[in-house]
Amino acid sequence: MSATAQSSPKRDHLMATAWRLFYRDGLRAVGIDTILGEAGVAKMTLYNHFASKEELIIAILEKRDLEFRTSLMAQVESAGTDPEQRLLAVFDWLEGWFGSESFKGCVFIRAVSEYPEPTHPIHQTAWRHKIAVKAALTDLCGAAGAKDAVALAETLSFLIDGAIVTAHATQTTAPARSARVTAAQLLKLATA
Amino acid sequence: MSATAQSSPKRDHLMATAWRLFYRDGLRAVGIDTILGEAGVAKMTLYNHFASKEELIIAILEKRDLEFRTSLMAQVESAGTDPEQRLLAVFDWLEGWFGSESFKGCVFIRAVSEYPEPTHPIHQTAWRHKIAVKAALTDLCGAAGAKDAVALAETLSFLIDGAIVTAHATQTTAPARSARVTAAQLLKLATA
DNA sequence: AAGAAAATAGACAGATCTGTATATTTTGTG
DNA sequence: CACAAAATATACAGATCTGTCTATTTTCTT
Repeated sequence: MSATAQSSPKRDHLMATAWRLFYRDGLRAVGIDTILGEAGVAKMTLYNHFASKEELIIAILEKRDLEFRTSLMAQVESAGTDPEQRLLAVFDWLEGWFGSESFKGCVFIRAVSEYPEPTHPIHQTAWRHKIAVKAALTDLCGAAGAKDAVALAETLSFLIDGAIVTAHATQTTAPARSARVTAAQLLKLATA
Repeated sequence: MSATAQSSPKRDHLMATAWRLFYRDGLRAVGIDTILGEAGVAKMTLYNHFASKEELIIAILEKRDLEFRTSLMAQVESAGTDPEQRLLAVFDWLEGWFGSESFKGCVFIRAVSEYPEPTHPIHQTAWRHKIAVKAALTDLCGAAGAKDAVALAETLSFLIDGAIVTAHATQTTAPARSARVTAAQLLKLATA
C-alpha cells in the first residue's frame, strides 16, 4: 500500500476519528497517540497511509472542504430556483449547522488561527476552502442580480465568518438569523 | 514576591516577550522554555509571577484587551465629534492595524480557536474582549442614531471579525476598506 | 553594612510528542 | 493451500512539554 492511496477502510476510519478529535479539541492539542488509541489502529498503519501528522491534517481539511460545500450547495438547491431565496438559503444552512450537537466553529478559521504563518501548508489548505466558498457565493450573488457580485460575496463572507465565530463562542444559533437579515438588506442595496 | 503582584519589570518583560511569541506562532505552539530563553529569564521567576502557563496567557490577553480598546478609542476620539465619522473611524483603525508589520490576525479569535471549549478559562477571557468591543460599538451606533444600536453593533462585529480573518490569511489591508463601505451602508439603513 | 526579597542556574520529574525500526500476525487473493 | 500485502504489537529514539526543587547569587531597602 502506498502513501498516495486515496481510500481504504483503515485510512477512512483513521481520518474519521482524527477529524472528530481535531475538531473537538484542536489540531495541536490532539496527539497522534490519542488518535490511534481512539481509533484502535497501529501507529505504523497511520504512517503507511500518511507521511506525517501534517499530511493527515491536510487530507482531513480537503475532505471536509468537499463535504462542507456539498452539504451547503444541497441546501441551496433545495431552496428552488428563486435567486434571492437560493442566496439566503446559505444562512438557513448556517443556522442548522450552528445548532448541531458538536458544533465548535469553523475548522478552517481555527486552522488558520493555529498555523498563523500564511505560507504554512495547513494555513494555505484551510484558506483555499474560504476561497472556494467565496467563489460559490459570488455565483449566487451574480445570479441574484448583484451589480458587483464579487464585492457582495466578499462582504457576505466577512459576515458569515464573523457569525460562525460568534455562534461558536456563545453557543447560540442566533448569529445565523442576524446575518441572514443583513444579507437580505445588502442584496437589495446591491441590486438597486 | 507574590503571584498576585500586578506589575514589576521582570513580569512586564516576560509578558512582552511571551506576547510577541504567542502572537507570532500560537499559544500552544510556543513553550515556556522558548519564552524564557528569548526573554533571558529564569524559569522560577516565571512561576513566581504566574501560577501556570495558562495564567500567563490569561494575563496577556487581559492586557492586550485593554491596549487594543484604548488604541481603538483613541482613533475614534481623533475623528472628532461627528457620530458617523466616529463610527467609521473604527474601520480606519482596522486598516492601520492590518497593515502593521507583525499583523497575524486577532489573538482573541485565535485563542477561541485554540481553546475551542467555551468553558475553558482562556476561551472565556478571549471572548470577554469581543463582548467589550461590541459594547463600545453599540455606544457608537447609538450615538450615530441607529434605531437598533445593539443589532447594528452585532452586525458590525461580524463584519469586523470576518475582515480580520481575511486580512490575516491574505496579508492585505483591503478588507478594512470593504468593511468600511458596508458599515456606512448599514448605518444609513439603520438610521433611515 | 546587614538583612530581606528577588532572581538566578541547573538538575530533575514525569509525561508527552512525532516518527522509526523490527518482527510477527492477520487478511485478502490467486 | 500458498503467497503477498496489510496491519499488528512493541520497543525505541530523541526531543519537548509543564512544573518543581534546591542552593546560590544578585538586588533592593533600611
